[in-house]
Amino acid sequence: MIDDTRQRLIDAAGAIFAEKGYEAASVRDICQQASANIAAVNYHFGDKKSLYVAAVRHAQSCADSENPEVVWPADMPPAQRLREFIRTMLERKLDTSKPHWHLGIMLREMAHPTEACAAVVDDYVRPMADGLRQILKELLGQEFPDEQGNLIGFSIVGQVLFYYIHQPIIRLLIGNEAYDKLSVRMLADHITNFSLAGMGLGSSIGRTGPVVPLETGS
Amino acid sequence: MIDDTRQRLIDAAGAIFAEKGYEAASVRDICQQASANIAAVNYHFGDKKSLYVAAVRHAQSCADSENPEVVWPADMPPAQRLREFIRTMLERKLDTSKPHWHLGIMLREMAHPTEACAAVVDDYVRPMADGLRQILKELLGQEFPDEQGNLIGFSIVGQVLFYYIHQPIIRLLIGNEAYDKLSVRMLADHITNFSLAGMGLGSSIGRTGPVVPLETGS
DNA sequence: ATCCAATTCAAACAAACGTTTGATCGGGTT
DNA sequence: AACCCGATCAAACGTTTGTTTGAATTGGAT
Repeated sequence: MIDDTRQRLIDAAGAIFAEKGYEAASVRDICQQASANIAAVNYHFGDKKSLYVAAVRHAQSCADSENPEVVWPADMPPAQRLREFIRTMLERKLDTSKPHWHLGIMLREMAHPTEACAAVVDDYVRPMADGLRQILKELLGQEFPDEQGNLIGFSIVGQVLFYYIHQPIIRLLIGNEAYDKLSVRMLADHITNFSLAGMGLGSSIGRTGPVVPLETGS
Repeated sequence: MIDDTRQRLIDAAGAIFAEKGYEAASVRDICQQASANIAAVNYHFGDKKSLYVAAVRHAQSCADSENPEVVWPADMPPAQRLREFIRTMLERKLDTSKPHWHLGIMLREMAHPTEACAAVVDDYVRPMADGLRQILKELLGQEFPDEQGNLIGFSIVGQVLFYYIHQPIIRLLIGNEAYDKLSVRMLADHITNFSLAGMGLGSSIGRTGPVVPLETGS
């Protein structure tokens, strides 16, 4: 309806920004892909940079709507919640069917941040981090220091994001056929088991019950 | 000596490319920082892209020379070799004194690869991966499958690179003062202990403190 | 001193960029 | 009908981009 071209501009901009980056993406390409006039971006957004942050914010809201809440059924044991957290995060990237530029533009922003970075952190990263921290609290007990929780969270998220950020490197390193054999479930299981063991919670693959807060000895 | 400006151009180009990326870096800025004429880049390299790949290759050779071998004394136990591997990899980035654009331009290339990507993988990434794989072989024995070795290696490297790639995000997430308190040794110890435990090698030699909770072992 | 090739320089090149302009269109309202 | 206002359009704006040009400069060999 009204503001139809505005939405088309945001969609086209997100795809092209995610693919080429901010500088390499030209307003003319975006407008052509959106079937809009060159002046449309300035009329609707003011300038190129505002269009970019609009695209980033749209990617955020899309990610939020697709991921209605970072919380799962409260009765799900924390180890399984961690597995679901990791699997969901992985699924957004290896799913080649979806346009998937929503995550792409945000990861590009996270890797080489611009002024839209703070908004991304507030609206997208921090809720994720809080959700993960809650899982870790239930896994390890309430009494571990915040900085230790940060380190463990970074270790988990670092493993997940590695497969997205460095996907081309991995393909070159192990070959395309070996990479295509990697499945979301296999990666999620490995990262989950690796991380649970890394936290000292043994290989609790089938472990569903409440986890005792880490016996200190042995 | 001769080709002095050529080397100055490579240095300036590497720094600016690493900071702004390929498209955003202008030839004029590079030449000004190198105290060279605007036409110098075309005279010595032909065009901007050739200067870029020259800067990437130079960063590779620098990284190789600074890291004479990925091997350590053969009598060093593998767990400690892993700790040194992680610590060395971390040190290259958190050391704010050095120009440090060598790693920066290569990580930027790895995150958003161009045509210089394959050369980076062959000359820099693959030796690193082989060195890590050798350590893992000695840690876990020879009989684990290759693909599992890849997964474990990716888990380790993913944790390390996370602190470089997403440094601005971490600063925004936990605050600058909390980030500045992170030391290379603390991070290396955490990642090493986390990964050793993740591999099922729980309390191993060289252990400076329990994984969780952290008692500041050092 | 003279020559020559390599290098540096200021100036200009065409192309592409983001942005602005002013006319034109289309539907509501008076 | 006339009016108006938001939206779209082709065209041009001034700037910056990478690149090229041709003269000036350098330093060593003859």
